[in-house]
Amino acid sequence: MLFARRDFPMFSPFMSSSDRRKPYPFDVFEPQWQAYWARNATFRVANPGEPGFDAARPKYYVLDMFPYPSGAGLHVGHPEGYTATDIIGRFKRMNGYNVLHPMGWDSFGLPAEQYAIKTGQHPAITTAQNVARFKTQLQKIGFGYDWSREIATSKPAYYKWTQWIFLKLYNAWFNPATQKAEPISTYTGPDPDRVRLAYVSEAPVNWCPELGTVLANEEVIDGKSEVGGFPVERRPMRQWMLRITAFAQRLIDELEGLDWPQSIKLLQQNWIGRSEGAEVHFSLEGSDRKITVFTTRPDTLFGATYMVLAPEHHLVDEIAAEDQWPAIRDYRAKTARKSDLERTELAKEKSGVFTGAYALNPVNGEKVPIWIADYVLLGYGTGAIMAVPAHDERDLEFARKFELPIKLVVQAPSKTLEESRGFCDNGTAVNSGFLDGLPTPEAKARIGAWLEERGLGKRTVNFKLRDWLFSRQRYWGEPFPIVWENGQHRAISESELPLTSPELADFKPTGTPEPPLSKATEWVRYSATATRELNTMPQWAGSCWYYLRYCDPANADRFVSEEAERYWMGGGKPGSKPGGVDLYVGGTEHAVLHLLYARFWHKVLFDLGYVSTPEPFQRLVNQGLIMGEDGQKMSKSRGNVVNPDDVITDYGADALRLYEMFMGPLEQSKPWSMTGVEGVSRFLARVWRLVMQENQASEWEMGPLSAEAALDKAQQRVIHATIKKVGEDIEALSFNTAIAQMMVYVNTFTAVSPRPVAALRTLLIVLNPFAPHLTEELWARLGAKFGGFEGLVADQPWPEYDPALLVEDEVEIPIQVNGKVRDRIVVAKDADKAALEAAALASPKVREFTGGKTIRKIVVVPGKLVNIVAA
RNA sequence: GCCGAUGUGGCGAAAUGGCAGACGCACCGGACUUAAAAUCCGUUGGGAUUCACCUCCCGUGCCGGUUCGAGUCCGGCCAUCGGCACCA
Repeated sequence: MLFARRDFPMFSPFMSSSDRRKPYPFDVFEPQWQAYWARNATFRVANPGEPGFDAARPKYYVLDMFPYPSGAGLHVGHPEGYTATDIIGRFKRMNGYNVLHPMGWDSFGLPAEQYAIKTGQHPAITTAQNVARFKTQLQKIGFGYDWSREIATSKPAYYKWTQWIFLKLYNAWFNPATQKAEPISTYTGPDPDRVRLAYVSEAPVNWCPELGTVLANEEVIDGKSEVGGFPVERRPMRQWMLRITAFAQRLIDELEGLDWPQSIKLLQQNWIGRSEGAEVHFSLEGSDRKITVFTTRPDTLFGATYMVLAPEHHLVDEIAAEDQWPAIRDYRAKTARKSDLERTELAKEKSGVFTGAYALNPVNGEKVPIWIADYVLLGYGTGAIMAVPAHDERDLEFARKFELPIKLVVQAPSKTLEESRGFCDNGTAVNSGFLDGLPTPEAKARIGAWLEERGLGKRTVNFKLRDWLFSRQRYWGEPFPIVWENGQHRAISESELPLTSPELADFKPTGTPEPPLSKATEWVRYSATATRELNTMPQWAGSCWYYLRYCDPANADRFVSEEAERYWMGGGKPGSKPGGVDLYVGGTEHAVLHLLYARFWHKVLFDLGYVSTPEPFQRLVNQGLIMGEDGQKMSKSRGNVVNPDDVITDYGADALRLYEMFMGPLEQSKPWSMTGVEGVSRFLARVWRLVMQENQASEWEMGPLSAEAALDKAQQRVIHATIKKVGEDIEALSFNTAIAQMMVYVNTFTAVSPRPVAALRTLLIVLNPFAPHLTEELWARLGAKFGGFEGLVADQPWPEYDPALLVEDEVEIPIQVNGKVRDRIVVAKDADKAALEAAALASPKVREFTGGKTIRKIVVVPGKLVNIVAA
């Protein structure tokens, strides 16, 4: 290993005098170590079957949410999660794991394209520039990524497989009998196009005129686009959809086994929005048509006094009375014109129009009027409701406004019937015929059975989740591997992949629903009779499976080899954990977007036998937001954005890393503080000066060190307590307390001269995952003079601690009287109860407080405290 | 409205039900220096009392409970932040 030393940075250029102001010469050695790691591919990890692969080691897959390479460059929020995973990755490496820790670029999609439009350059060029910039920035922080696995979703070699997965979706259906995705060939029904997981639908979609594209429900927030915050309106368009709703139940059920934050699980659960209830058929007066409604409260059927259809409901055309048509037409037009934003803003005031038609309540034959109102949504349930104004807030509001009858059918516990008006919880059925006297849950069961027996309805489950609108009218995205002929779509063959985007000088959105790809007249024509699909896939497509590609990024024959997938994703071992990425760190903003979409795709691939685990991400951790120094969210307009490059220039990469971790718990949001950065920078300088000192010529030279110095008990205790605590804290992702412990360590040995080399050695190892540059530099310098510093710190095994050295011979025990500390005594660490009790009672101060009182009880916790209860 | 998270010094924060405030920032004092910066050492939750380094009282958003003992557990509120929001 010695011959390799020549290669080490410490032997290259000297510091110039202008560097003397730096607390330690990080600006010299940090870039040198980064170059060293890159040159030697230090963090490269071999796949099974490759040279250098060590099958004896366990695997650990630690993943970051890869960034959009936007024009703005990195901000300090990125390195927070990235530093956490880097520490874990380096730590696991030192503990003998094969660590997969990759990085790549989510380089397709709106942000990249908008930046390109803004700067007037082709997105391929701006994306390449942005990627180069992001990569430089990340490398300046010294992350131990295996850069040989770098991927970019916008590269044909990558998106070939995104398109390939789309074809798998297109050629699959969800078999309700098996509750699994299966090849479309197992479908025996009449029209396969009606059950494909990727299908075309003509439906009202979220159209954003400003962005010139449609958006998924998940991308619309408060009626505005998630990107840019532009208004979104509904308009019917022909679009590609993915049948994520088929997996709704499994997406809920299979959350259970995941080690995810409870809040994210709930967010997904609520977004999927399962609700149990019943469908009830109402027959129409004077017609043989039926209206089917969905309700979660079939037990209130006797209280249904009117019905409401969504304004767009197709039955309206058939049932509306002649004289009501003008009003209905008018109301429908008004509803259609409203954007989602207006519709939610006006949510307070109920509106609607009577259709002139009546339905018959199946339970008692009563005539109930049928209205239309925009508070009933076409897309949920059946687009029709039975209104029970007595026990539903919205129905009550509506009934009051339009003076519709209100019939009380549920009595609230310990209230009169009249007081039960507007009561929406569980109570007792009244005025409900054969349901009278039943508590709500039993009434629900009874009426459900009753309806089913008579064919008047059935118990059913509904989800809020909608199918995923999967096409975008953009240039910078994956083209669909689909062609159209005679109004019919069909897949192109896998051998034609990747289907690359056409070269386009003008790639801007057309401003109409016509996608920009329509401008590529040559490309569009597939054959004499067939044309290509013009839409592109959304941003999320590439990020739905990138974690799989990292396992085998250069594979030209398969999206990931079976062997690599099984090894890194870790499934298939009976009795083991469910498998998947071992640790995934990222922000909460993807709770119902990327994280839901990726789970969906993964399940499809799992069902079809392409991956070995049902879930992609075993353990998920959300890092908190980093706020500006003013406590506000960082934003350009507020001028409180911190650029990591500046921090590195002034304090170094190690200080940036350390501060990001020392700020507070990873999951919490917290404000940035430059004086805080200075604090950790001072700490790192103290570590530097444990080894180095400045001579008269202001040059750094080795300080007084001793290889022989014996460590006293207190020093040994600090060393071993630190090994223990830092190791445990890293596992628990409590990086801030790990750093605090290392500060204690450094404070202890700052006071010691000459410095015991053994203590320095251990410190460099435990500090290495946090401050890799500084520790490698000092390690190399110590290695030039002392033994035991061979190779890289990063390659050292994590030290073991000796529990025997952790315990003190004597401990100070607080003595409480009635729960208040009155004295402290020093006793042997293993003093037993009797000895402690005697010592406590002997204390003069204790006597002072117990004098004249009766001692009722003495609580003794050996090694902890004594509490005397006196009265 | 519903769901979730969070409330501890001047600030970021620590505390298996067992000495509240580790560690860092800031502040103040001391050493070194012609001086400053840097560095090193030390004080710092609030209040009362004292010549004092002694001693006492109060203190983890608020109210109550469990316990020998509560920042931590239980019940009820309040505030801030985040998500969902006419989902029948």
